[in-house]
Amino acid sequence: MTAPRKTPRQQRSRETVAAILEAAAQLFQRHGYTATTTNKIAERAGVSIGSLYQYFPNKEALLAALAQEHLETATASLIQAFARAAEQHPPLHTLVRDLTQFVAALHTERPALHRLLFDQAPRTPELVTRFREAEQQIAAALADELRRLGVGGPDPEMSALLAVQGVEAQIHGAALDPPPGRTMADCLGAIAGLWTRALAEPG
Amino acid sequence: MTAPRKTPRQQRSRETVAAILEAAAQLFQRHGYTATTTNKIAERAGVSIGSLYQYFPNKEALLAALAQEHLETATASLIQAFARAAEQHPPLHTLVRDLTQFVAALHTERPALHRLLFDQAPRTPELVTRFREAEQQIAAALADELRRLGVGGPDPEMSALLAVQGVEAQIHGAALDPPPGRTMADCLGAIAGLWTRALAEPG
DNA sequence: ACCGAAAATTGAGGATAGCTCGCATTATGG
DNA sequence: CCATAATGCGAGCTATCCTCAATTTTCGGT
Repeated sequence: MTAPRKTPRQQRSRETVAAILEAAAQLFQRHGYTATTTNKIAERAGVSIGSLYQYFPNKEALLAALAQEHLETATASLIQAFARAAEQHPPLHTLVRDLTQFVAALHTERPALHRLLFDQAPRTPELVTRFREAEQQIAAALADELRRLGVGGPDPEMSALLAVQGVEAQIHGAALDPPPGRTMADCLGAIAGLWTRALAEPG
Repeated sequence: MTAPRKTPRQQRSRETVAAILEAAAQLFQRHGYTATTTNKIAERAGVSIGSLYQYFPNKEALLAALAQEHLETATASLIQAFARAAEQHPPLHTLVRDLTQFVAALHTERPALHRLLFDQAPRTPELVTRFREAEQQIAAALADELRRLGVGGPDPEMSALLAVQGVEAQIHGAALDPPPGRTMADCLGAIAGLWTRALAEPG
Protein backbone atom coordinates (compact mmCIF):
# COMPACT_ATOMS: atom_id res chain seq x y z
CA MET A 1 0.00 0.00 0.00
CA THR A 2 1.69 3.17 -1.17
CA ALA A 3 -1.38 5.26 -1.95
CA PRO A 4 -1.70 8.47 0.04
CA ARG A 5 -3.52 7.92 3.32
CA LYS A 6 -5.36 11.22 3.29
CA THR A 7 -5.45 14.00 0.73
CA PRO A 8 -4.64 17.43 2.18
CA ARG A 9 -7.51 19.89 1.81
CA GLN A 10 -6.17 23.06 3.34
CA GLN A 11 -3.22 25.16 2.26
CA ARG A 12 -1.40 24.45 5.51
CA SER A 13 -1.40 20.71 5.03
CA ARG A 14 -0.37 21.00 1.41
CA GLU A 15 2.73 22.81 2.60
CA THR A 16 3.33 20.10 5.15
CA VAL A 17 3.21 17.41 2.48
CA ALA A 18 5.54 19.41 0.26
CA ALA A 19 8.02 19.88 3.11
CA ILE A 20 7.96 16.17 3.90
CA LEU A 21 8.63 15.20 0.30
CA GLU A 22 11.41 17.76 -0.01
CA ALA A 23 13.06 16.48 3.15
CA ALA A 24 12.65 12.88 2.06
CA ALA A 25 14.24 13.58 -1.31
CA GLN A 26 17.25 15.28 0.29
CA LEU A 27 17.87 12.63 2.94
CA PHE A 28 17.26 9.67 0.64
CA GLN A 29 19.73 11.08 -1.87
CA ARG A 30 22.34 11.93 0.75
CA HIS A 31 22.23 8.82 2.92
CA GLY A 32 20.33 6.24 0.89
CA TYR A 33 16.91 4.73 1.49
CA THR A 34 17.52 2.36 4.38
CA ALA A 35 19.86 4.68 6.27
CA THR A 36 17.22 7.40 6.30
CA THR A 37 14.70 7.19 9.14
CA THR A 38 11.18 8.52 8.97
CA ASN A 39 11.79 10.43 12.21
CA LYS A 40 14.72 12.25 10.61
CA ILE A 41 12.57 13.11 7.62
CA ALA A 42 9.89 14.57 9.85
CA GLU A 43 12.50 16.46 11.85
CA ARG A 44 14.08 18.00 8.76
CA ALA A 45 10.68 18.84 7.35
CA GLY A 46 9.88 20.65 10.58
CA VAL A 47 6.82 18.57 11.34
CA SER A 48 6.06 15.82 13.80
CA ILE A 49 6.31 12.16 12.98
CA GLY A 50 2.56 11.91 13.45
CA SER A 51 1.93 14.39 10.66
CA LEU A 52 4.11 12.41 8.31
CA TYR A 53 2.05 9.27 8.87
CA GLN A 54 -1.11 11.33 8.44
CA TYR A 55 -0.36 11.59 4.73
CA PHE A 56 1.91 8.63 3.98
CA PRO A 57 0.96 5.13 5.14
CA ASN A 58 4.57 3.98 5.37
CA LYS A 59 8.16 4.79 4.50
CA GLU A 60 7.89 3.15 1.11
CA ALA A 61 5.07 5.49 0.12
CA LEU A 62 7.47 8.42 0.41
CA LEU A 63 9.72 6.79 -2.15
CA ALA A 64 6.77 5.90 -4.38
CA ALA A 65 5.61 9.51 -4.35
CA LEU A 66 9.08 10.77 -5.29
CA ALA A 67 9.33 8.11 -8.00
CA GLN A 68 5.98 8.98 -9.49
CA GLU A 69 6.87 12.65 -9.56
CA HIS A 70 10.24 12.00 -11.19
CA LEU A 71 8.88 9.51 -13.71
CA GLU A 72 6.08 11.85 -14.72
CA THR A 73 8.28 14.88 -15.27
CA ALA A 74 11.01 12.82 -16.96
CA THR A 75 8.58 11.07 -19.27
CA ALA A 76 6.80 14.30 -20.13
CA SER A 77 9.99 16.20 -20.89
CA LEU A 78 11.38 13.33 -22.93
CA ILE A 79 8.22 12.97 -24.99
CA GLN A 80 8.08 16.72 -25.49
CA ALA A 81 11.69 16.88 -26.62
CA PHE A 82 11.13 13.93 -28.89
CA ALA A 83 8.04 15.49 -30.40
CA ARG A 84 9.93 18.74 -31.09
CA ALA A 85 12.74 16.79 -32.73
CA ALA A 86 10.26 14.84 -34.85
CA GLU A 87 8.53 17.98 -36.10
CA GLN A 88 11.03 18.41 -38.88
CA HIS A 89 10.59 14.83 -40.10
CA PRO A 90 14.23 13.92 -39.75
CA PRO A 91 15.77 10.70 -41.07
CA LEU A 92 16.05 7.68 -38.84
CA HIS A 93 19.63 8.17 -37.75
CA THR A 94 18.91 11.70 -36.53
CA LEU A 95 15.84 10.53 -34.64
CA VAL A 96 17.77 7.74 -32.94
CA ARG A 97 20.65 10.05 -32.05
CA ASP A 98 18.23 12.53 -30.48
CA LEU A 99 16.46 9.81 -28.51
CA THR A 100 19.69 8.48 -27.03
CA GLN A 101 20.76 11.97 -26.07
CA PHE A 102 17.44 12.73 -24.41
CA VAL A 103 17.62 9.53 -22.40
CA ALA A 104 21.21 10.28 -21.48
CA ALA A 105 20.14 13.72 -20.30
CA LEU A 106 17.77 12.12 -17.79
CA HIS A 107 20.79 10.43 -16.22
CA THR A 108 22.94 13.54 -16.09
CA GLU A 109 20.36 16.10 -15.03
CA ARG A 110 19.32 14.64 -11.72
CA PRO A 111 21.78 11.80 -11.27
CA ALA A 112 21.30 11.38 -7.53
CA LEU A 113 17.53 11.03 -7.74
CA HIS A 114 17.78 8.81 -10.79
CA ARG A 115 20.28 6.48 -9.16
CA LEU A 116 18.24 6.45 -5.98
CA LEU A 117 15.21 5.18 -7.82
CA PHE A 118 17.04 2.70 -10.01
CA ASP A 119 19.82 1.35 -7.82
CA GLN A 120 18.77 1.68 -4.22
CA ALA A 121 15.05 1.58 -3.94
CA PRO A 122 13.32 -1.70 -3.23
CA ARG A 123 11.37 -2.36 -6.39
CA THR A 124 7.80 -2.71 -5.33
CA PRO A 125 5.22 -3.98 -7.81
CA GLU A 126 3.77 -0.48 -7.87
CA LEU A 127 7.10 1.13 -8.77
CA VAL A 128 7.74 -1.46 -11.47
CA THR A 129 4.30 -0.85 -12.93
CA ARG A 130 4.84 2.91 -13.03
CA PHE A 131 8.14 2.38 -14.77
CA ARG A 132 6.60 0.08 -17.39
CA GLU A 133 3.91 2.63 -18.13
CA ALA A 134 6.52 5.32 -18.70
CA GLU A 135 8.40 3.02 -21.05
CA GLN A 136 5.24 2.33 -23.04
CA GLN A 137 4.43 6.01 -23.41
CA ILE A 138 7.85 6.75 -24.84
CA ALA A 139 7.71 3.66 -27.03
CA ALA A 140 4.36 4.80 -28.44
CA ALA A 141 5.86 8.14 -29.45
CA LEU A 142 8.79 6.39 -31.10
CA ALA A 143 6.51 3.91 -32.86
CA ASP A 144 4.63 6.76 -34.52
CA GLU A 145 7.84 8.04 -36.04
CA LEU A 146 8.91 4.58 -37.16
CA ARG A 147 5.61 4.15 -38.98
CA ARG A 148 6.01 7.55 -40.59
CA LEU A 149 9.46 6.56 -41.85
CA GLY A 150 8.20 3.17 -42.95
CA VAL A 151 10.75 1.32 -40.85
CA GLY A 152 10.77 -0.80 -37.71
CA GLY A 153 9.98 -4.11 -39.41
CA PRO A 154 6.57 -5.79 -39.41
CA ASP A 155 5.78 -4.74 -35.84
CA PRO A 156 6.96 -1.17 -35.19
CA GLU A 157 5.31 -1.05 -31.74
CA MET A 158 7.32 -4.04 -30.61
CA SER A 159 10.50 -2.66 -32.14
CA ALA A 160 9.95 0.68 -30.45
CA LEU A 161 9.40 -0.88 -27.04
CA LEU A 162 12.50 -3.03 -27.39
CA ALA A 163 14.48 0.03 -28.44
CA VAL A 164 13.33 2.05 -25.45
CA GLN A 165 14.11 -0.78 -23.04
CA GLY A 166 17.48 -1.42 -24.67
CA VAL A 167 18.57 2.21 -24.83
CA GLU A 168 17.59 2.75 -21.21
CA ALA A 169 19.61 -0.24 -20.03
CA GLN A 170 22.62 0.59 -22.17
CA ILE A 171 22.80 4.21 -21.14
CA HIS A 172 22.30 3.30 -17.52
CA GLY A 173 25.22 0.92 -17.80
CA ALA A 174 27.40 3.46 -19.57
CA ALA A 175 26.65 6.10 -16.97
CA LEU A 176 27.31 3.71 -14.10
CA ASP A 177 30.68 2.46 -15.29
CA PRO A 178 31.72 3.27 -18.84
CA PRO A 179 33.88 0.57 -20.47
CA PRO A 180 37.61 1.26 -20.05
CA GLY A 181 39.10 3.45 -22.75
CA ARG A 182 35.74 4.70 -23.97
CA THR A 183 34.17 8.03 -23.19
CA MET A 184 30.49 8.56 -22.62
CA ALA A 185 30.32 10.10 -26.08
CA ASP A 186 31.79 6.92 -27.55
CA CYS A 187 29.08 4.91 -25.87
CA LEU A 188 26.32 7.20 -27.07
CA GLY A 189 27.65 7.00 -30.62
CA ALA A 190 27.83 3.23 -30.53
CA ILE A 191 24.33 2.96 -29.10
CA ALA A 192 22.88 5.27 -31.72
CA GLY A 193 24.68 3.37 -34.49
CA LEU A 194 23.42 0.01 -33.31
CA TRP A 195 19.83 1.14 -33.07
CA THR A 196 19.87 2.93 -36.40
CA ARG A 197 20.83 -0.35 -38.02
CA ALA A 198 18.44 -2.39 -35.91
CA LEU A 199 15.42 -0.22 -36.74
CA ALA A 200 16.22 0.37 -40.40
CA GLU A 201 14.32 -2.64 -41.70
CA PRO A 202 11.35 -1.59 -43.88
CA GLY A 203 7.91 -2.32 -42.47
CA MET B 1 29.75 -5.04 4.39
CA THR B 2 28.47 -8.28 2.90
CA ALA B 3 31.65 -10.37 3.11
CA PRO B 4 31.38 -13.52 5.23
CA ARG B 5 32.20 -12.83 8.85
CA LYS B 6 33.91 -16.13 9.49
CA THR B 7 34.67 -19.02 7.16
CA PRO B 8 33.45 -22.38 8.47
CA ARG B 9 36.30 -24.85 9.04
CA GLN B 10 34.51 -27.97 10.22
CA GLN B 11 31.99 -30.11 8.40
CA ARG B 12 29.33 -29.29 10.97
CA SER B 13 29.52 -25.56 10.39
CA ARG B 14 29.57 -25.98 6.63
CA GLU B 15 26.24 -27.76 6.95
CA THR B 16 24.98 -24.96 9.13
CA VAL B 17 25.86 -22.37 6.51
CA ALA B 18 24.23 -24.45 3.79
CA ALA B 19 21.06 -24.84 5.84
CA ILE B 20 20.93 -21.10 6.49
CA LEU B 21 21.30 -20.26 2.81
CA GLU B 22 18.70 -22.82 1.82
CA ALA B 23 16.24 -21.44 4.35
CA ALA B 24 16.97 -17.88 3.28
CA ALA B 25 16.39 -18.72 -0.37
CA GLN B 26 13.06 -20.35 0.38
CA LEU B 27 11.73 -17.62 2.65
CA PHE B 28 12.98 -14.74 0.50
CA GLN B 29 11.30 -16.27 -2.54
CA ARG B 30 8.08 -17.01 -0.71
CA HIS B 31 7.59 -13.81 1.26
CA GLY B 32 10.00 -11.31 -0.22
CA TYR B 33 13.13 -9.77 1.23
CA THR B 34 11.77 -7.29 3.75
CA ALA B 35 8.96 -9.52 4.99
CA THR B 36 11.47 -12.24 5.87
CA THR B 37 13.09 -11.90 9.29
CA THR B 38 16.49 -13.25 10.17
CA ASN B 39 14.99 -15.05 13.16
CA LYS B 40 12.59 -16.93 10.88
CA ILE B 41 15.49 -17.91 8.64
CA ALA B 42 17.43 -19.27 11.59
CA GLU B 43 14.36 -21.10 12.85
CA ARG B 44 13.66 -22.77 9.51
CA ALA B 45 17.34 -23.65 9.14
CA GLY B 46 17.17 -25.33 12.54
CA VAL B 47 19.93 -23.21 14.06
CA SER B 48 19.98 -20.37 16.54
CA ILE B 49 20.00 -16.74 15.50
CA GLY B 50 23.47 -16.45 16.95
CA SER B 51 24.85 -19.04 14.57
CA LEU B 52 23.43 -17.15 11.63
CA TYR B 53 25.27 -13.99 12.63
CA GLN B 54 28.43 -16.00 13.18
CA TYR B 55 28.73 -16.43 9.41
CA PHE B 56 26.77 -13.52 7.96
CA PRO B 57 27.39 -10.00 9.23
CA ASN B 58 23.87 -8.84 8.41
CA LYS B 59 20.68 -9.70 6.58
CA GLU B 60 21.91 -8.19 3.35
CA ALA B 61 24.87 -10.56 3.28
CA LEU B 62 22.47 -13.48 3.00
CA LEU B 63 21.03 -11.97 -0.15
CA ALA B 64 24.50 -11.15 -1.48
CA ALA B 65 25.59 -14.76 -1.00
CA LEU B 66 22.52 -16.06 -2.83
CA ALA B 67 23.07 -13.52 -5.58
CA GLN B 68 26.70 -14.45 -6.03
CA GLU B 69 25.84 -18.13 -6.21
CA HIS B 70 23.07 -17.56 -8.74
CA LEU B 71 25.11 -15.18 -10.87
CA GLU B 72 28.07 -17.54 -10.95
CA THR B 73 26.10 -20.61 -11.97
CA ALA B 74 23.98 -18.64 -14.44
CA THR B 75 26.99 -16.98 -16.04
CA ALA B 76 28.92 -20.23 -16.22
CA SER B 77 26.05 -22.20 -17.76
CA LEU B 78 25.31 -19.42 -20.23
CA ILE B 79 28.94 -19.14 -21.33
CA GLN B 80 29.20 -22.90 -21.62
CA ALA B 81 26.04 -23.15 -23.71
CA PHE B 82 27.24 -20.29 -25.85
CA ALA B 83 30.64 -21.90 -26.37
CA ARG B 84 29.01 -25.17 -27.42
CA ALA B 85 26.79 -23.32 -29.87
CA ALA B 86 29.78 -21.45 -31.28
CA GLU B 87 31.78 -24.64 -31.86
CA GLN B 88 30.15 -25.19 -35.23
CA HIS B 89 30.94 -21.66 -36.40
CA PRO B 90 27.35 -20.75 -37.14
CA PRO B 91 26.28 -17.59 -38.97
CA LEU B 92 25.41 -14.46 -37.04
CA HIS B 93 21.65 -14.93 -37.00
CA THR B 94 21.98 -18.40 -35.49
CA LEU B 95 24.38 -17.15 -32.85
CA VAL B 96 22.08 -14.29 -31.87
CA ARG B 97 19.06 -16.56 -31.73
CA ASP B 98 20.89 -18.97 -29.45
CA LEU B 99 22.07 -16.17 -27.19
CA THR B 100 18.56 -14.80 -26.72
CA GLN B 101 17.22 -18.26 -25.96
CA PHE B 102 19.95 -18.92 -23.40
CA VAL B 103 19.23 -15.64 -21.66
CA ALA B 104 15.51 -16.37 -21.77
CA ALA B 105 16.18 -19.76 -20.18
CA LEU B 106 17.74 -18.03 -17.18
CA HIS B 107 14.44 -16.29 -16.60
CA THR B 108 12.30 -19.40 -16.95
CA GLU B 109 14.47 -21.91 -15.09
CA ARG B 110 14.52 -20.30 -11.69
CA PRO B 111 12.07 -17.45 -12.07
CA ALA B 112 11.45 -16.86 -8.39
CA LEU B 113 15.11 -16.49 -7.53
CA HIS B 114 15.76 -14.41 -10.61
CA ARG B 115 12.92 -12.04 -9.87
CA LEU B 116 13.95 -11.86 -6.25
CA LEU B 117 17.40 -10.64 -7.19
CA PHE B 118 16.27 -8.26 -9.91
CA ASP B 119 13.00 -6.86 -8.66
CA GLN B 120 12.96 -7.02 -4.91
CA ALA B 121 16.45 -6.88 -3.57
CA PRO B 122 17.92 -3.55 -2.56
CA ARG B 123 20.70 -3.04 -5.04
CA THR B 124 23.82 -2.60 -3.02
CA PRO B 125 27.03 -1.44 -4.71
CA GLU B 126 28.41 -4.93 -4.23
CA LEU B 127 25.46 -6.60 -5.95
CA VAL B 128 25.63 -4.13 -8.82
CA THR B 129 29.36 -4.79 -9.22
CA ARG B 130 28.84 -8.54 -9.32
CA PHE B 131 26.17 -8.12 -11.95
CA ARG B 132 28.43 -5.92 -14.10
CA GLU B 133 31.19 -8.49 -13.95
CA ALA B 134 28.85 -11.21 -15.11
CA GLU B 135 27.72 -9.01 -18.00
CA GLN B 136 31.32 -8.41 -19.04
CA GLN B 137 32.17 -12.09 -19.03
CA ILE B 138 29.30 -12.91 -21.34
CA ALA B 139 30.08 -9.90 -23.51
CA ALA B 140 33.69 -11.08 -23.88
CA ALA B 141 32.52 -14.46 -25.13
CA LEU B 142 30.18 -12.81 -27.61
CA ALA B 143 32.89 -10.39 -28.75
CA ASP B 144 35.15 -13.30 -29.70
CA GLU B 145 32.47 -14.66 -32.00
CA LEU B 146 31.79 -11.27 -33.53
CA ARG B 147 35.47 -10.89 -34.36
CA ARG B 148 35.52 -14.37 -35.89
CA LEU B 149 32.58 -13.45 -38.10
CA GLY B 150 34.13 -10.10 -38.94
CA VAL B 151 31.08 -8.18 -37.72
CA GLY B 152 30.19 -5.92 -34.80
CA GLY B 153 31.46 -2.68 -36.33
CA PRO B 154 34.73 -0.99 -35.44
CA ASP B 155 34.47 -1.87 -31.74
CA PRO B 156 33.12 -5.42 -31.30
CA GLU B 157 33.74 -5.40 -27.54
CA MET B 158 31.52 -2.37 -27.15
CA SER B 159 28.88 -3.81 -29.46
CA ALA B 160 28.91 -7.09 -27.54
CA LEU B 161 28.49 -5.38 -24.19
CA LEU B 162 25.62 -3.27 -25.48
CA ALA B 163 24.00 -6.37 -26.93
CA VAL B 164 24.24 -8.27 -23.67
CA GLN B 165 22.84 -5.33 -21.69
CA GLY B 166 20.07 -4.79 -24.22
CA VAL B 167 19.04 -8.42 -24.55
CA GLU B 168 18.95 -8.82 -20.77
CA ALA B 169 16.69 -5.80 -20.34
CA GLN B 170 14.40 -6.73 -23.21
CA ILE B 171 13.93 -10.32 -22.14
CA HIS B 172 13.38 -9.25 -18.56
CA GLY B 173 10.68 -6.89 -19.76
CA ALA B 174 9.09 -9.52 -21.97
CA ALA B 175 9.05 -12.05 -19.16
CA LEU B 176 7.61 -9.55 -16.69
CA ASP B 177 4.72 -8.37 -18.83
CA PRO B 178 4.71 -9.32 -22.50
CA PRO B 179 3.12 -6.70 -24.79
CA PRO B 180 -0.58 -7.41 -25.41
CA GLY B 181 -1.24 -9.72 -28.34
CA ARG B 182 2.33 -11.01 -28.51
CA THR B 183 3.59 -14.28 -27.17
CA MET B 184 6.94 -14.77 -25.56
CA ALA B 185 8.11 -16.44 -28.76
CA ASP B 186 7.11 -13.33 -30.73
CA CYS B 187 9.24 -11.24 -28.42
CA LEU B 188 12.23 -13.55 -28.70
CA GLY B 189 11.97 -13.51 -32.47
CA ALA B 190 11.78 -9.74 -32.60
CA ILE B 191 14.73 -9.39 -30.24
CA ALA B 192 16.85 -11.80 -32.25
CA GLY B 193 15.93 -10.03 -35.47
CA LEU B 194 16.80 -6.61 -34.14
CA TRP B 195 20.20 -7.71 -32.85
CA THR B 196 21.07 -9.63 -35.96
CA ARG B 197 20.63 -6.44 -37.93
CA ALA B 198 22.33 -4.30 -35.31
CA LEU B 199 25.44 -6.47 -35.16
CA ALA B 200 25.70 -7.22 -38.88
CA GLU B 201 27.92 -4.26 -39.71
CA PRO B 202 31.38 -5.36 -40.89
CA GLY B 203 34.29 -4.56 -38.62
C1' DA C 1 42.61 -42.03 26.43
C1' DC C 2 43.15 -37.59 28.10
C1' DC C 3 43.41 -32.49 27.97
C1' DG C 4 43.76 -27.82 26.61
C1' DA C 5 42.63 -24.85 22.82
C1' DA C 6 39.91 -23.68 19.04
C1' DA C 7 35.61 -23.92 16.69
C1' DA C 8 30.83 -23.88 16.90
C1' DT C 9 26.32 -23.07 19.08
C1' DT C 10 23.06 -20.89 21.93
C1' DG C 11 19.20 -17.50 23.14
C1' DA C 12 18.02 -13.77 26.19
C1' DG C 13 18.06 -9.12 25.56
C1' DG C 14 19.92 -4.30 23.93
C1' DA C 15 19.34 -0.89 20.44
C1' DT C 16 16.81 1.15 17.12
C1' DA C 17 13.36 2.31 13.69
C1' DG C 18 8.67 2.07 11.80
C1' DC C 19 4.39 3.24 13.10
C1' DT C 20 -0.05 4.16 16.31
C1' DC C 21 -3.28 6.59 19.00
C1' DG C 22 -5.40 9.72 21.99
C1' DC C 23 -5.38 14.44 22.66
C1' DA C 24 -4.36 19.45 21.55
C1' DT C 25 -4.59 23.06 18.23
C1' DT C 26 -6.18 25.48 14.21
C1' DA C 27 -9.28 26.41 10.40
C1' DT C 28 -14.05 26.47 8.21
C1' DG C 29 -18.70 27.91 7.37
C1' DG C 30 -23.24 28.57 8.85
C1' DC D 1 -19.61 32.75 17.80
C1' DC D 2 -19.73 27.99 17.99
C1' DA D 3 -19.93 23.16 16.21
C1' DT D 4 -17.51 20.46 13.33
C1' DA D 5 -13.85 19.09 10.58
C1' DA D 6 -9.07 19.24 9.49
C1' DT D 7 -4.53 19.30 10.99
C1' DG D 8 -0.70 18.68 14.16
C1' DC D 9 1.57 16.53 17.94
C1' DG D 10 4.96 13.15 20.30
C1' DA D 11 5.43 9.63 23.94
C1' DG D 12 5.57 5.07 23.52
C1' DC D 13 4.25 0.30 21.52
C1' DT D 14 5.95 -3.34 18.63
C1' DA D 15 8.84 -5.75 15.90
C1' DT D 16 13.24 -6.62 13.97
C1' DC D 17 18.22 -6.63 13.53
C1' DC D 18 22.01 -7.88 15.80
C1' DT D 19 25.36 -8.65 20.12
C1' DC D 20 27.64 -11.13 23.66
C1' DA D 21 28.81 -13.95 27.44
C1' DA D 22 28.31 -18.56 28.50
C1' DT D 23 28.10 -23.38 26.97
C1' DT D 24 28.93 -27.42 24.14
C1' DT D 25 31.40 -29.83 20.61
C1' DT D 26 35.46 -30.95 17.94
C1' DC D 27 40.42 -31.23 17.08
C1' DG D 28 45.35 -32.15 17.64
C1' DG D 29 49.13 -33.38 20.31
C1' DT D 30 51.01 -36.35 23.95
